[in-house]
Amino acid sequence: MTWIHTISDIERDTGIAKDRLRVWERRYGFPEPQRDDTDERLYDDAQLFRLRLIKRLLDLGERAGRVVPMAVDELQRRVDNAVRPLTGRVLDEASDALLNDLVVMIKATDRKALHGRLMHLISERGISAVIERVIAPLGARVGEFWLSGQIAIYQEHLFTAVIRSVLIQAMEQLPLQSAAQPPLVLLATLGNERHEIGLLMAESMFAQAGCDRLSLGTSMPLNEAVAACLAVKPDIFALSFSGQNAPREVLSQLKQLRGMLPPATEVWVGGSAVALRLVTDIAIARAFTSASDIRSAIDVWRASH
Amino acid sequence: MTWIHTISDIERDTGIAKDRLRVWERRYGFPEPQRDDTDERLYDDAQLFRLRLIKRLLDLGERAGRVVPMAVDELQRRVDNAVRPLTGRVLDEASDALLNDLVVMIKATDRKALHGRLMHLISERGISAVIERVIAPLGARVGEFWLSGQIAIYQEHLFTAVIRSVLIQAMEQLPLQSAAQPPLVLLATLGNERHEIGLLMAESMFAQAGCDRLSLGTSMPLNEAVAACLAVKPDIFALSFSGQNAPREVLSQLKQLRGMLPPATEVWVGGSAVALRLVTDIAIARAFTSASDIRSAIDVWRASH
DNA sequence: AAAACTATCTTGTCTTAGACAAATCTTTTA
DNA sequence: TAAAAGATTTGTCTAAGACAAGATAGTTTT
Repeated sequence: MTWIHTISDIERDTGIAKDRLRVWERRYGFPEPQRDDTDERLYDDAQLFRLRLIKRLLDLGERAGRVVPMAVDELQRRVDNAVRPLTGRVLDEASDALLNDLVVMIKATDRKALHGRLMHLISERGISAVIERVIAPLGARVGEFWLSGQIAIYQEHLFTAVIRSVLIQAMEQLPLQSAAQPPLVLLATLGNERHEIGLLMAESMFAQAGCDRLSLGTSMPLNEAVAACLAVKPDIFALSFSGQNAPREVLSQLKQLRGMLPPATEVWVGGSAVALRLVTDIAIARAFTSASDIRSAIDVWRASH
Repeated sequence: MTWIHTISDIERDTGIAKDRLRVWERRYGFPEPQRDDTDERLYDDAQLFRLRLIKRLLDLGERAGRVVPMAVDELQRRVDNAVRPLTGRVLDEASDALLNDLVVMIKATDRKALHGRLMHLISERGISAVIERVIAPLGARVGEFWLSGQIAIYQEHLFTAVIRSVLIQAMEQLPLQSAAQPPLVLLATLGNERHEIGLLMAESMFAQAGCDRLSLGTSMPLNEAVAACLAVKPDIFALSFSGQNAPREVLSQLKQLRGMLPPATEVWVGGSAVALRLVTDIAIARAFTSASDIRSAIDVWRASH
């Protein structure tokens, strides 16, 4: 089935504003949608797909004039090149087979099997090992499958729902005495970052390290995040970014944030390596590319307080 | 401190699209913002506040031509009148005092006290009584205080974070054997409904009734919600709406939903009474205005399956 | 009276093309 | 090599007009 989309649909699905779509059409000749009987734009699936690729490359720092007129296969090639070095970490055969199993469950929307398998893995290997070697790479695969259209949005939502449930349950099962020690960690995602899984993984790691924690949830406006942080006065403000964020945007937000927070509050960020490559200045924020680093960083923090 | 806002700020803060703001200015003479040196609109705080009131009345079903030109105090009066009969249920003195206590904690951003007090109440009175007599009315008060500017957005976020943590903890503490029985309930909020508390309260009630449940989280696009529902095949699809939704919009979404789901899947909706007044047709959805009704409805469901 | 149909009005969103500032890239100068 | 200056790119704002879907009011029928 092929669908037809209005300019509002495209704005919602790609995050590209209507004005921007019109000006691209005027300047670069793409997208050039059909018109209905009252001259309103009607986009097709191919245009939507191409616009998704374009948006992805723009978020990675390319410029509109370069990528908007580009052919689909060229766009696809560039996206693959940009993503490969991040997703394609070398995995042993067993891990790879496990991930494939889990992806099959997601595609079959078999939430019970997924939930059961993950809980079993956690009881076997511990929460932090499962986060690092299973849930995080699984999340990356799901993200890629979603981009390439092999997984529907609702399947990603279900995946998120299952992971949320698994991690919350696992956190509650941790030894009780470890639930309220310093440092106090405030967690959030900024802007229109809706990816909850990264946040939950981070929260789980802090929980396992016995930290007192409070999650503000996803999509906090920057101003509000700062206000909340000033009110709660946490020792650490932990932020999660997914690969969908434009690296420049991330860096700019972090700089603003750092300027508005008291120096005593440390800013820790985790998530997709794409966005975090730019965060090289320790004075702005401490970047984590691996979940297990959080554990040792907490130990260091405790030793120095 | 008084602030100045661009048209984009206003769009973000009120949810009124730029085009709509411009056409109101053209047609009704409000808002008539200052201009900067390049003729771009600059709105002030008073205009923002008035626009918030206008948006609220529009969501309640008023028409733009009537309310946009209205003076602030008139707008305020109408909003109060519309909201009073819903919030102002008669409360005994003790309950009122308790709520006041809790509101004070929120205003002081004393999350520990709030968390502790609520957990204590739950262990004393049980989860469903606390939801119905404390958390639900507290949520309504917080919403009203937010509208009138007495509570900042970040305080509302913190409130949500605390409630989330409390309810999840309370759910985990329920007897284990009651965690996986039919009916299977799928939960979500539709559209851009971001209010998580209603969803959590509903989930808690289902949890307490021993239902197998899966929450998709907030802000599911209608199409995706339907797709998820067809994949999971729940017995009940439970939706939560806050008072911020336009009643007409709610009804229209429910009708669409009902048409796309198999008849075997029941649709249950809960939340602000404003939105649910319109849902009188049982064939479309079963509306809940009180949390405790869920419990007995589940009993009825079980008896008939 | 209640229900059904029609006509008028309301209102949000789309359209056009032009303008400009902030950000980024390129070149020149110190 | 680094900083300053200049050129380009690019997103977002502006205007007024058009139109369709929705809401209201008026008319006719049951």
